[in-house]
Formats: sequence, C-alpha cells, structure tokens
Amino acid sequence: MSTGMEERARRRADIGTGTLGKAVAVLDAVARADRPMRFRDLREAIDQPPGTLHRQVSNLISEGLLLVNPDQSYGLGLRLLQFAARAWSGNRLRDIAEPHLKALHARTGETVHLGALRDLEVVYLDKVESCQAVRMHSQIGSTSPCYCTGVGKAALAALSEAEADARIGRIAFRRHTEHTLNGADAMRAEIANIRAAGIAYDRQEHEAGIHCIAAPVRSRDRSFVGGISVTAPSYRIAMAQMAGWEGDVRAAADAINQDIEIRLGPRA
Amino acid sequence: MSTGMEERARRRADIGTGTLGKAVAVLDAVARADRPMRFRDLREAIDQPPGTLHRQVSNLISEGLLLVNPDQSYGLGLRLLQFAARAWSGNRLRDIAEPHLKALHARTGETVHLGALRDLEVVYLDKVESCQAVRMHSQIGSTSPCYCTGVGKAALAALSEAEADARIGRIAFRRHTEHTLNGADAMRAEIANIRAAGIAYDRQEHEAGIHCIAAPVRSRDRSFVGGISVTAPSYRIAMAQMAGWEGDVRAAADAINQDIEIRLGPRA
DNA sequence: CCTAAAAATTCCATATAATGGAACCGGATT
DNA sequence: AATCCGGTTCCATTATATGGAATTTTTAGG
Repeated sequence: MSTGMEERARRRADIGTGTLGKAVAVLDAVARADRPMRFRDLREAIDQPPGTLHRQVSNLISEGLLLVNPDQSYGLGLRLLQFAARAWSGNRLRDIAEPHLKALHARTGETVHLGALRDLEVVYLDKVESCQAVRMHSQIGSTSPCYCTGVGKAALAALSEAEADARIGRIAFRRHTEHTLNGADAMRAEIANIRAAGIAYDRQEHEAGIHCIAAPVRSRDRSFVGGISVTAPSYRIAMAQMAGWEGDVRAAADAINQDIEIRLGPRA
Repeated sequence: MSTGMEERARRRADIGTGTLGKAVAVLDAVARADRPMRFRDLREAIDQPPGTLHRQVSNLISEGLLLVNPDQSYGLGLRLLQFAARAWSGNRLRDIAEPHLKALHARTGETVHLGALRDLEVVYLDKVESCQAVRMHSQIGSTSPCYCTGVGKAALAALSEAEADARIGRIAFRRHTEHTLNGADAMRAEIANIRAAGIAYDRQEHEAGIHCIAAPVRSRDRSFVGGISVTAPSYRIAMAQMAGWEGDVRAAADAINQDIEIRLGPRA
C-alpha cells in the first residue's frame, strides 16, 4: 500500500503522458510564458495540431482552469486560485510548521521560509517576516531552483543518496551569481557535507547580497521533503553571525520533524 | 472567434464531462472536504469503481496536482500552489485594478476587496488593508456565495439581464444571517436596484456585524465580471457614513473599467 | 471596400486512452 | 490461523481524444 501509488506516479513521470498530462502541459505553457499568450503562441509552444489544441484549451476553459482575456490572450483560471487557497490552508505540513517558523523568526529577527521540494524546484509554502510593505503572498507558491537555495540543498540532502544522485544528474545548472555551484560533482560534494552537518548554507548563490542558513525537514517515509531557512542580507548579517543560528535552525527543523511523526504518524 | 470558445465551454459546463472534468471533480472533492480524505472517503464522495478512481488519483499525483500525506490522506498538490502564484501575478485585471484599490483604501481607510464572479461564487483576487496581524493571503483565492456579498451582487448586476436571471435561478439560498436575502424574487428585485444605482450594499447579509458597499467591474465583452468593495464593521462605521463613499467607490470602479478598455481593448 | 492569406473553428473516421469487473495482495481484526 | 477490508493490478471492452481536411472567421494588403 505504501509505495504503490507513488511508484506508478514516478514511472509515468515523463511529461505529457495521457490526457491529463497534455492538459497540464497547456497550463504550464501559459504559466511559464512571460508575454501574453494567444492561440497561435500556444500552437508554437506546444506541438499539437490546431484542432486538438483547440479542444484541449476549450476543455480547460470550461473547467475554469484557463481564462480568456478581453484581448484574446489566455491566463490561468480562477479555479486554480480557488484550489490554491485550499491547498495552502489545507496543507498539513504548513500547519504543523507554522508555530516553529514563528519561533525561529522571533529568535533570529530575520525572514524565515518553509519550502517543499518538487522534482528539481523548491516551492515556497510559507514565510514569516516582520510586517513589511512587500506583499506577502507574492512569495507563496513561487519557485526557485533547488541547486542554489538553502532550502533546496537541504531538501536534496534529505533524500536517499540514490535519489539525490539521480536528481542532481538531471539538474541544468545555471550561474545566477558568481557563487552559484555549477556542476553535478560540486553539488554532490556539497550535499554530502550538508548531510553530515545537518545544515545547509546558501552563500549568495542565488542572489548577490543575500545569504541564508537552512535545515532539512521531511516525513519519515519521505512523502514530504523540504526545508526551512533563515535569510538575511549579507551587508547586515555576517556569515559568522548566521552560523551562530545553526543550533536554532536545527532545533526548529527537528521539532517540525517530530511534530510530523506525532500528528501524521503511520497510524494517526 | 469571439464567442466560439466560450460557447462551447458553456455547452458542456455540466460537471464531470470528459477525462479532464472527472479529474477536477476529484480535486474538488479533496478541496471541499473538511476532514482528511483517504481513498475510501474519495470513493464515497465520487461515484467511481475503485480501479478507475485509483488510476485517476494516481495520474493526478504524477502531475503534482494531488499529494499523499504520510497518514495516507490526500491533499492538493504543490503544483496547484505553483500555478496559483502565476495565476495571481499574471492576472491582468488584478494588475490593472491594484492602484485603484489602493487609492480607494487611502480615501476610506477601510478594507478594500477585488473579486471575480465564477459561476455562482465570488473569488477574491486582491485585498488592501492596513498592515494587520491577520495573514493576508489567507483570503486570496477564497470564495463566498454571490447572493450575500457586495461584490457578488454587484457582479450579478453587471451581467446581462437574461444571464443574471438564469444564474439567480440556480442559486441555493442559505440564510447566513437574519439579513440574508433568500429567494430568487427578492434577489431579482435587489439586482434591478443595484443595476439602477450602480452600487450594491451588503447589509450584514453574509456575516453579522460586517457590512460593505460595492460596485461592479467588468470588461466590455463580459469575459470578466466582478466587483470591488469597501468593507467595515457596523459598530464602527454607520450605514450613512458608508453611503457617503458611494461616489468614491463608483469612481474607482469606473476608473478600473476604463483602464480595462485601454489596456485590454479589443485590438490592443 | 474588396480580396487574399492566415488563423481559428468544426467535423468525423480512426487511433488511443480510459473504463470497470474481477482477481489479487497485505495488513489489521477476530 | 482465518477472515475481512482497503487498496492495487490486469485486461478485454468501451468511450474518448485525436488530427487531417473542410469551413468559417479574422487579419492584412491593395
């Protein structure tokens, strides 16, 4: 019972398989595009005959997953927002982690993130920071590469060695800053260190001037794998000071891990 | 080109049609449930033979639209959050409305909402309020019935008379407070008034102690129909005072409507 | 304003994917 | 140890999606 469902899921993970896969591929094309996508844009983004694509789009619209703007461009539908509101409020992990994130924020005074690993990306589930002008929800649900973020590297380290290796092999490294790790070998070494230390650092690898300290969070069965992090601008918080939070970050992560076992335990 | 896609969409609006329809029916079942749903719960929520349902669920998982918690219950997947983040930031209407919402908030000092009509529900797209403790994103993407909210009633009034009538006929009225309108006749009369005045009031119809003033927002072709509102607790803001904002609310809505034409105009 | 080209939409025979009954498994319960 | 129940797999059948071609609509050019 335990592995069956996910196994099958993984086996057919190659995108675009089945009717549903194709539908999601269309949504993805709209989501990933920066410019407004009209029908012809979709046509060249997705290799499908016009008739087929037309029906797929039409179905997505009827389900509320896609919408047409007055200027004939497509956007993601309101139904997705509706689902996401439930996805967020109904997310057990986020719920469990919340108090611990707040506590960690109280101790450090810096921004705290909770993120989940999804294939090769980190999806941010929550964020705690001092009440600031920036719109909070602009971050929830946003994604970053796993290879240059604290949460991402911590999460990779929480996978089984084989699984981590496999995923690292599939990463398309891109240099975001001069410190970005690029190359599977460097990455594997980094992951080994993180696994030993239980702590990951992002040394301005994603964005210049921003660094963070992170720790892995996961359920025992690894149905969830992610991490938490404390992020700070490097001009204000020195590396040494951040290292001083190691204990706090590790403690918070451990507390969350324990709560997961207690509240989502095998037979809860 | 203009009507074809939506027409077809409407024609097959009856839920559960097609492979995609069945898939979102499963997502809906998970989203709407308050308790954690395990496989057997899904089985009785959706009438499908176990083998079929199992495959559907399995496909949803492989696409990241559904996830399994360690305790074998299902939750909405991270991919939905990811999509929603894009749906929100990529939403043209929200983008256009934002400055006007802020301006309206500055004038009134009370909470301002932007919502879109989706069938019989209002989906909240944005919210501007004084920096408060309540988590902002807890509201984005959340839904309320159209018959007892300012935005919902304003939106209904923005539909063509025939369309509004049809939708009102499908509403399952539920008394949320002693002031909730219940019955299609009362509703039709209310909508006629709103259409004449260009302003809708929610007189504590959804939640006791909360009232609001709203105005319709829509694109010319009605591909988008929604509204904006100013909400306040009745103990602090009297009905008369709120009525004083009529001009401001109407002006803000008109400004948004105009911006829609300019920025999403037929041949933009 | 009219015409030509391109884009969008509809249609239908065919190919493909979804279906669901039945058999199977494995852990929990008796 | 046997039984039950939730969950999973299999495969012949059925329903659905597909895509080429025909048709309509929109856009661009003269």
